[in-house]
Amino acid sequence: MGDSSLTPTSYVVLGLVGALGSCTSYDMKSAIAVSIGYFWPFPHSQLYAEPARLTELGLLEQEQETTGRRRRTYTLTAAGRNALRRWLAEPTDEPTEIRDLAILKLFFGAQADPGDVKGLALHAVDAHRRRLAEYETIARGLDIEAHQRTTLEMGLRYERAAVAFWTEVANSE
Amino acid sequence: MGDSSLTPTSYVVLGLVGALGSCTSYDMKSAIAVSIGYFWPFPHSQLYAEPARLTELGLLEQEQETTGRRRRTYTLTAAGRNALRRWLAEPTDEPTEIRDLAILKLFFGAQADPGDVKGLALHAVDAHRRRLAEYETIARGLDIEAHQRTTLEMGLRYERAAVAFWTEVANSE
DNA sequence: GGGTACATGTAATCAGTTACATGATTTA
DNA sequence: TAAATCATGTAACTGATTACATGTACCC
Repeated sequence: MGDSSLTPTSYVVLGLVGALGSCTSYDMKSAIAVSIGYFWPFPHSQLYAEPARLTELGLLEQEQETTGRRRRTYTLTAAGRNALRRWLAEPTDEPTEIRDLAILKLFFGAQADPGDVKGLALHAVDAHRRRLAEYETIARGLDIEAHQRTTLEMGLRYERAAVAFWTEVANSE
Repeated sequence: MGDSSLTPTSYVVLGLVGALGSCTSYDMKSAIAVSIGYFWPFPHSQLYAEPARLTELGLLEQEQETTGRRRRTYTLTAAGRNALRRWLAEPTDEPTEIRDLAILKLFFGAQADPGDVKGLALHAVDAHRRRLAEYETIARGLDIEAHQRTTLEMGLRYERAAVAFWTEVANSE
């Protein structure tokens, strides 16, 4: 069982610190911005608050510069690495949440004015095409770790499916 | 522009009251449980709190039974219907969020113990198959409004893609 | 050396979640 | 009529968001 006082945010922080060896909050922010943050955004303020909490809990170790930016660098403790491992070992029953305002609006389409749903769909096609292009750019990079590349593959498939879906919706309205 | 004091929850409530003509919080809960709640869950407590707020704002009208369960029935006001229409008319730039703990764990797969990712994938295949079956059951229903059926279609596609994806992940681990 | 973007944080607020609690209806 | 479950809410907490604030490095 995962510790119930730890949220997904906690594990993302632990996972990033583990993956990067040691890092600052800003490093986490940068890493998230081009990877998992596309699926699940974490505002940077949490990436400052959460490591502090995890340090309290003994899962991270903190070292602060005494000069210049006085930035804090975090490392996993043994307890932190164990917590992460246990979490990774345990499959999840939490179903996927797909939070998409466009889908929400589509759902209530019967109450929209004529043409609104079509406009919504066209806009969505465009948005998903752009995101697909971003993913393809990232995928062209050579230095991506295998599992991260697999994650990205899921994103690519989702975006392709979304482009196809919204195109059909636009055509049928 | 949508009113910035209104959250997605607000619009779901407005949309449901509009779609159902008039309803109680429990009616909303029931409707969500078999539809949009699969993508974007709203805990029932919010479906009691939010209509109260919207009534304050003049977007809903409330009528309460004086006997029995004393339940509150809500109806859209003209202002409420307008707010909903304006929201529906405006396409969104908010990108889709796909919150999935399994994807998060996959992303950090390099730090997992051998076999963990495979276990995760097999579990996910199963979970997505089950959800796919639920969607197919709902889709068999004859009384679904067209846009709601389209929304469901997106769900079906997502689940099929997820089953395929996680099957491949399981096989490659 | 002044502007701009990068980097690092804090504070206040609030939506959302979890937990609690109880009344009403149905069914065995 | 007792148990179970359906239905309707409230309360407390807190993670997350938004907004604020400032320091540092780089570039023209």
